[in-house]
Amino acid sequence: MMVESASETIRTTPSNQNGVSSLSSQSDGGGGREGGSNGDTNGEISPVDLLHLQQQQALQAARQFLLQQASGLNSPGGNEVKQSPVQVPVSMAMMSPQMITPQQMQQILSPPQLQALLQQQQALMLQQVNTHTHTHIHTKQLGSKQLAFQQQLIQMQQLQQQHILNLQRQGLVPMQPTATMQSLQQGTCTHTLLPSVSPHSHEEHAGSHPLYGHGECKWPGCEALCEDMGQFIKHLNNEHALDDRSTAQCRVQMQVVQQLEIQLAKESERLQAMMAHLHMRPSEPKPFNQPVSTHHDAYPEGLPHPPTSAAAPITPLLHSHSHSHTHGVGPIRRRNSDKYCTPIASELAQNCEFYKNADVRPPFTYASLIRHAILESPDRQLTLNEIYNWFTRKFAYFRRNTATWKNAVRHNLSLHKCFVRVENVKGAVWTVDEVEYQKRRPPKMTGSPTLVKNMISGLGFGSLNASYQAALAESSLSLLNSPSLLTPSAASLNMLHVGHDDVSSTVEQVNSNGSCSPTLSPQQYSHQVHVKEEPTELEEDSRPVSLLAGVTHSLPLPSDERDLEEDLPTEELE
DNA sequence: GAAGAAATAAACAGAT
DNA sequence: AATCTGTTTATTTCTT
Repeated sequence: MMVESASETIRTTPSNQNGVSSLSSQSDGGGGREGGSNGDTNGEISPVDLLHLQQQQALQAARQFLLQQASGLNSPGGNEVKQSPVQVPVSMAMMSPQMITPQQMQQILSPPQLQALLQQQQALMLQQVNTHTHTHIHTKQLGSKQLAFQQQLIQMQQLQQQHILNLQRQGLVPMQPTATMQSLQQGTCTHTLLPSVSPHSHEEHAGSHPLYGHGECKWPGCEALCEDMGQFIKHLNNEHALDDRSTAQCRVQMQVVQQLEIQLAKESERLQAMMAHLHMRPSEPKPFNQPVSTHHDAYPEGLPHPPTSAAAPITPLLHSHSHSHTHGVGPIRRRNSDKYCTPIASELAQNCEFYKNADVRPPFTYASLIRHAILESPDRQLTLNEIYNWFTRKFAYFRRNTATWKNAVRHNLSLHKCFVRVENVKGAVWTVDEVEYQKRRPPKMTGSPTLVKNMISGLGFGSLNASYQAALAESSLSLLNSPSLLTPSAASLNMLHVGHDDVSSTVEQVNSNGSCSPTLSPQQYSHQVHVKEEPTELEEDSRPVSLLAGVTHSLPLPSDERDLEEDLPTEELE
């Protein structure tokens, strides 16, 4: 519980005593309901032959699909099936050897691919149905192939649904309760495909048409050559008029789009995880309108002072944990479980712009903020006034209530042993004694049974991982300013810290090596260093101090951090 | 409910 | 004298 990072993930409780709307984890939270069952395989009629047929078809379809994916979605491939995007002729499917079971295929294909495959088969079904029998078609009348197809469809749909549900459970895929699931459910019954959607009007624009390009009709699977727009319009009206086929194709296309969106979300997620893993700047803050919502995090619920419109448009992607800062103006006590442990650098890096513009109380303790400010400075030392400036520069929130928070800053500087005042030639500056700072942090990271349990069970892996990443980001960011490096071995030691002693000793060593301790850059100052007695001296910690510093060093700096640092007017009074 | 941590408030002193 | 800086104490609120 008290894993620092883990505790951050819990920062959900609004300490919202003043009745000010707090930032709490907003409703959304991915509260998706999962349709529990994906339906049952109604495959009672599955003789071996049928099964084989299905598998072969699936395999072939998968191949086709993958090929098609490789060559681009638009390339139609099959000529004979010009009405639909289907490119899986039954004959071909029959020819291929059976090498893949549906289950294997499920593993091979991503859900979107499966879905697209499904859709292709559905469309094929439709096409066959439409061409061979004009109207009233009952399933019973279908030939064995079609029966098999239908079973295949159902089976694959179920697989697909399972996939999506799984993804949703894992939070990998945004809940699209309406669109996706609906379409899937509808898709489950091929009959419903036919007349349901009322298709859109093709808008015929004069100059260009989205369905017309390079002299071809871009209707899925069509590719009819049209010399000019007029001819194309004619073709469009003739060949792609409002009928069942067009409707079905349109539906298919809709689903393709939906699946691609899901796929995009997934791939974004993956990219993010990759970058996080590599300790690069997460790509999260990109202006993704729809929160890809992996994060169950909080979106600021009520910005009491709506971040002056254009000023603060960026939603904080409070990664991996939700804060519900209390926030508002005036004296507000906010209490975070994060204490010192906030991966502040990471969070700040990601939401820098947000905090700069939105009048939202940052979910960090004063101590961590001060430390960050100091460590971020070129010399890792700041005067009180510079600290003030950092606060006001970085946080819109601190542009108000100056009396309150400035007092708090001073209070914290004095109170905490980790802040060391150093008399400089031109006054006094504040530095951070990282060792002390680390000492203050609750060590639970290491020995916490719950943590271990989580790690083992993997249940808490998501949050743990996220917080770990955040911690990594923080520590590595801090280190960016440090001229010294941590050896990877030391880093890994820290990372894995196996016990309090080990960890703390590691930290101590590192720091005493003169490397990491930002405490003293023995430069111009050093006259009197007031030693303070930390009021709350606790467990020595085990917080990963500076993980992977070496690695991080080779990586580009977070731009905004850098920017901020550089455009930092050293002495601007407020 | 107790302990601890953090925020807040305020008194006070020394320096500028 | 006023303000800034720094220290300290007390209280409140919140988390664990």
